[in-house]
Amino acid sequence: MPPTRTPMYRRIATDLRAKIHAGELRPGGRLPTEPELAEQYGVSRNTVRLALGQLTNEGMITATQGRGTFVREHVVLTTHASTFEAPNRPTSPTDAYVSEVMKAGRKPSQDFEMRIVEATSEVAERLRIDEGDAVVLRRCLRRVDGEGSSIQDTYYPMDLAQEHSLLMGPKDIPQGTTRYLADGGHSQVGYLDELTTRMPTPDEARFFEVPAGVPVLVHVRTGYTTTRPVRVTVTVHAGDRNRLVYELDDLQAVYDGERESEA
Amino acid sequence: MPPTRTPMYRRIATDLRAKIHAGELRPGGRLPTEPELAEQYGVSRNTVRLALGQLTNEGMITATQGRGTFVREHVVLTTHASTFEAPNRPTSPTDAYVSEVMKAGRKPSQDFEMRIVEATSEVAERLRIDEGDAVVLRRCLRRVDGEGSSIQDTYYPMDLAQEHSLLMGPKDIPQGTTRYLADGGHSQVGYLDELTTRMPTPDEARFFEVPAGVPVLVHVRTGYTTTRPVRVTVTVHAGDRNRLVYELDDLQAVYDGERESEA
DNA sequence: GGTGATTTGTGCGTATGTATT
DNA sequence: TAATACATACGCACAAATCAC
Repeated sequence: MPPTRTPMYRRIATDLRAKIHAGELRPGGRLPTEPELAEQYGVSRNTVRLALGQLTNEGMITATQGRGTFVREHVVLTTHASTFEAPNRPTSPTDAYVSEVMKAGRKPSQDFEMRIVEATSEVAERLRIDEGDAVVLRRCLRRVDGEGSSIQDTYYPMDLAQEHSLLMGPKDIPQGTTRYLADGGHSQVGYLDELTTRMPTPDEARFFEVPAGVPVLVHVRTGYTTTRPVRVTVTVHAGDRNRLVYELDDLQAVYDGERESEA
Repeated sequence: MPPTRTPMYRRIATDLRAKIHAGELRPGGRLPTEPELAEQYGVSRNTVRLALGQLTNEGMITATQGRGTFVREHVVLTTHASTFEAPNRPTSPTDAYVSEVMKAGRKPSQDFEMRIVEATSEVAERLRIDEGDAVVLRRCLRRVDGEGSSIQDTYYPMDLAQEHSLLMGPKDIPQGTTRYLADGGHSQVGYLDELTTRMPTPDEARFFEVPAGVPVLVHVRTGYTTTRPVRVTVTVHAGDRNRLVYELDDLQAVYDGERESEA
């Protein structure tokens, strides 16, 4: 451990980080200007910028040209991943999303788009088709209070989409795609969720309007009927604005427990 | 949109990013040196460093003093979140983790630690106790092939821990804590998982040995008996080395479907 | 509505330290 | 040891966005 031989810009970053955690600099509050910090710490403006860059990359602060540098504050939107598609509910994931957001007192909005594309290896593997095969892509861009919140891409095998013509349209399906497919004989009885995280691509960063230092949460859901995968949904969430929740119970045990406590 | 007025360092970043995606620069491969890039693009070395900094923050490249700058390559380790604690399985999460890693042909190792700490508001809310109340913290640092992979902190309410003395020891519990608690009359029948992502703290970055630009996946699991929450587990995964998987079925529908296909 | 001051963004040059080869 | 390569740090200048007057 090098106690004395720590670079200045890191010491400054550590100091500012501590001040933020201690509440000396409050969320939404403004930091001293770069020249001010430079003088306070007795370093050049460049060195201050290195320190601020560290904190920016940690998602702790955000700087705006002409305004200043501020401590980030973020409100999180919760998504209930395990109840979204309860088989017996008539609500679509879309509606579930909208109501979820409104329940939080925020204003949701979404754009739809439909395209036919070639399956990437990721999609092909999960749908058990060949890479390059045509698939129907339904994209949904979701915003909360005007800010980009998530990008959802759902891929359907071509044969399924042709059977279910609404999938081929660039519009929302009122009763929800899961229900729509179920009514057509392709009832989704299970799914596999894969969760990873990474930094946003430049495109994603633009949509989410995140300055840097905010990762994305990638949620890949593969939906199955009893015989085959019927869709792959890739949802990219702006990391600091979203929380994904799974609620899982051993229903039998819960029931037994309730019976016991009644007795 | 400013097509021509894009800063040089971003254009360079975009160019290098494209070359990496196109396979012109392969994972593990080395980029030209900073002075070389500076000459190629006709800019100063400082500007090249700004561009490389962008890619570093996106987790695409990593630079090492004296060696050079390389395209990152990462292998992912999959964790099956929904099967880890299937009520009827005798395996502990720990053992499940170890076997999972070994199945992937890698070498797992873990360190245990036990402390009594004051509950933070996050932990207190989930355990339905007061902030500052004493809780037992069992920490497990997990490594794969020597590299930090995840940090797992499990918090137990004090009364529960006193009833179950093994929890108070700094050692692994062979049959698994879930089973151990169940045997003592506190059978976990359900859990709530919360998933978010953020950039690592400096401490986490040191443990994971990630150079920067790699986010962490935060997994908070609150386990319940039929009457109360019995534990909160916070697992922090190195983002680019881990994938979390949930497998969920409507068992009744699956059974019905199988019966149909038999008929 | 406009002007100037403030503040961050972009980019240059230079020098020296430190780890690797 | 020497050369190479990235890390840290200084200085300067001007651009662009914002804000107060």
